[in-house]
Amino acid sequence: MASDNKPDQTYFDANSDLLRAMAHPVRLMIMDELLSNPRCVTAMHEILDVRQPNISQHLTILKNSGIVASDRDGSYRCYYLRRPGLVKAVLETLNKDWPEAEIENVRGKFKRALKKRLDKLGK
Amino acid sequence: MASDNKPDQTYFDANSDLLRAMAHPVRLMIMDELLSNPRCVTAMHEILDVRQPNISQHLTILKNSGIVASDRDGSYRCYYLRRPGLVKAVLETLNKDWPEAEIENVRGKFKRALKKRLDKLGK
DNA sequence: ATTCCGTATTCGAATATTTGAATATTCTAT
DNA sequence: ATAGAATATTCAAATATTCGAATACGGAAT
Repeated sequence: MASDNKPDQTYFDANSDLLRAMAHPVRLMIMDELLSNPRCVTAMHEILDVRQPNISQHLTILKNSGIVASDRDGSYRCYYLRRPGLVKAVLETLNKDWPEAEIENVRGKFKRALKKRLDKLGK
Repeated sequence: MASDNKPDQTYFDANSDLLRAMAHPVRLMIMDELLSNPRCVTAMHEILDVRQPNISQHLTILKNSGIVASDRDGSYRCYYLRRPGLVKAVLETLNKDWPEAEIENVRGKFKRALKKRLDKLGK
């Protein structure tokens, strides 16, 4: 057989590419946020307190690994998870190592930042 | 409150550290192998076809992130998963993206390498 | 004590990742 | 067409990762 070459290479390489794309604090925050709602870049920029170009850079990485995709929404670009099941499964597995309180704390911080953003937009 | 500082930093940083430790083809192979059996370094070196010092280097990374631990077994050092549940959950999630055949192919290759090793040891 | 076998560490070079700053691009509305 | 807002890209510097080669370490048997 000619094609018996390196089947595993593909398999483990692809999986490690996927994990590597997820393995960054900011990208984890992005995925965590997208798990509950699609979001535009500016919203993530403000909610997560990370500079806009950097958010875009991380989104590009997530996009290139097939984790997110985006649609235009007026003058915004709305990002969403392309494989929510996969992301949810991985994040929930990681969550098992943490007390509920810590996670709530994080989500709470994001929620407050979001509220602040919405208030600002409302005016 | 004084401790409201950066609770999330800890949370996302720790999770990204964990994912980063898993996000390498060789380390995925190691974890996949350890999921079925504890193994010593030389066995992994031969089964996975990776140089021994490199195996040790990757094992150190996995050890430092709390994913594996080891016990002495005669003159061997036997590594095993410290959080098999976590590893199993993550690897199985990744597996969902792949056809059964591909995975069997990989496992088959390892099994043949193991058999070769056992034969050699038997003589 | 020496030798051998299994394992770990160190070091350096190559490569990859991350980020800010500056700058483009692309809509939308005027 | 121009302005302004939202998003993307480029570049460079700092940092981190990876891996081979060489070497060191540790236990067991001679």
